Amino acid sequence: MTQDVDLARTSGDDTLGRLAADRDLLGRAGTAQRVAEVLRDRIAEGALPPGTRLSEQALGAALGVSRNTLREAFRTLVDNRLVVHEMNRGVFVRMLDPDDVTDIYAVRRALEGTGLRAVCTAPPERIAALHAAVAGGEAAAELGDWAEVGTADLRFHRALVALAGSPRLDEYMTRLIAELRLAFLAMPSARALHEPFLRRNREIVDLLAGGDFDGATVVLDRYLDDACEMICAAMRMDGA
Amino acid sequence: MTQDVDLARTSGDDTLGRLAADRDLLGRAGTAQRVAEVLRDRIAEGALPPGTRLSEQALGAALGVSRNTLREAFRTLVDNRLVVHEMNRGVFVRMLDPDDVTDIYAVRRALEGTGLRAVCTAPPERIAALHAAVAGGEAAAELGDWAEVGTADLRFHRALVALAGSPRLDEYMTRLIAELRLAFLAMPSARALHEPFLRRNREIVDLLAGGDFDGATVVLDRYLDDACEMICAAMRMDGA
DNA sequence: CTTGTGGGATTGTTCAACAATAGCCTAACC
DNA sequence: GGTTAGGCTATTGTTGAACAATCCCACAAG
Repeated sequence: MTQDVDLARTSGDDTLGRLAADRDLLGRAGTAQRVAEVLRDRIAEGALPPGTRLSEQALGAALGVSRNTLREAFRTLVDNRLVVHEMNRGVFVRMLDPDDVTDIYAVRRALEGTGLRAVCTAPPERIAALHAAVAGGEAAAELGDWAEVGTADLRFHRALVALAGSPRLDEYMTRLIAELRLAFLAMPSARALHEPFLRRNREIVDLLAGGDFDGATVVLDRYLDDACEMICAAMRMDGA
Repeated sequence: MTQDVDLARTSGDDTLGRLAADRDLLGRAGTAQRVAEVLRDRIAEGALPPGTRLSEQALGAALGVSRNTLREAFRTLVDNRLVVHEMNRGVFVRMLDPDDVTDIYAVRRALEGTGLRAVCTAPPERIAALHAAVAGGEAAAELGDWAEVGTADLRFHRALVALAGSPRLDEYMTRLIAELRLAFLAMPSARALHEPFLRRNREIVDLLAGGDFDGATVVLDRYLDDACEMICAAMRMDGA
């Protein structure tokens, strides 16, 4: 039935490479890592709001894992800054203050600015991803799907960083966005949060397409300043 | 004997703030965290060279901690990219390849460039730290203490990033340097690694003092390009 | 209103156990 | 000869229970 061929030699296509990429998607992850991912998702979607105490006993029972495994998962979440660990008190979903948000946006300026400066050396498919993200956001806005507008916005800015072609910068950005979601949760509506910035993203890609890098940088910096200020204002409102 | 005053109200000086800063220095760390720090140090100094397998039983016995605690420490080291975890095989001290080094230096360009651009808004004591690090490196070179030249060099570049005033960028840089030490271990001599760059650091601070930011950026980029190429060349030599 | 003082719950850490897996060795086989 | 199959051993993955240390809270005393 099956042909007796040597897979490693005959693959003119990149079958092996693609298989290897799938490896980590399936089973290949330990329990602790999967628990960390579940908690990451639940925190991001607001099911575990900032300030929530993550009881080892309760969570362990709910997820069906032992306390030791759970504690391993906590370690990675602490390193991701999604939870804080207070000695002999437990771990809590992180609560961001305006200083945190300000610093996060300072890092975004550094990361996204680096991507922007690398646009002239970036491969065309990365530029295309930029345009696709903006178009996706506009289409979602047309439909009134403001949650999708938000993810498209973040996809755009992640694609901006990806222009630099650095795996580590990409990971910084991914983690930064996960952290930023903690602040988004404090915002009243997804529409008010993302709609004002649709136009800015369009402006940036258009300026880039026209070769006006300095203009794009100015718009990007204004975007980040305004977004930061908007979130900080909402946080001060909410806290008082 | 003691005056009966309310500490919280009467502190014209910032006694409370300084006390709070001391809190984390004292005992306030769990076993796992301390174990992670010990392993970090041993890896940085080369006592646990890249590729070394970190046996849970052997390390646990040596450090006098249980396997569970050790595994918690491993998680943070994995997140710091100092070790790699292979499922059902164990954790190994990370081995960097030239691609890793290239990416690390790409991130350094982004981080240190960000600091450099922020020099005009940085407080004077941060500028002073810059000059102090360069002077310290030159003094150590005078004495032939090449290890100290190396730490002064890293102190200078960390101070460069600190100009941006961002805690997160500072932490990125700290972790990046810890990772970079894995590559330094492959270099034959500390002198060959650091001596050529003493002059560049001096150039950078002098150009900055003169207000020539673009010139400083050029020298910095050349520094990073050359250092990266030097290390990659040594790695290719060593690997073959 | 502040200062002890229990009691109860939770975390910090260890230990022992078992299942699952990787690595190695041997033997059989074409 | 080289390759494949099977089995053994050491190590990791994960769990459960145990105990000490610590924090929180309620309550009493000054």
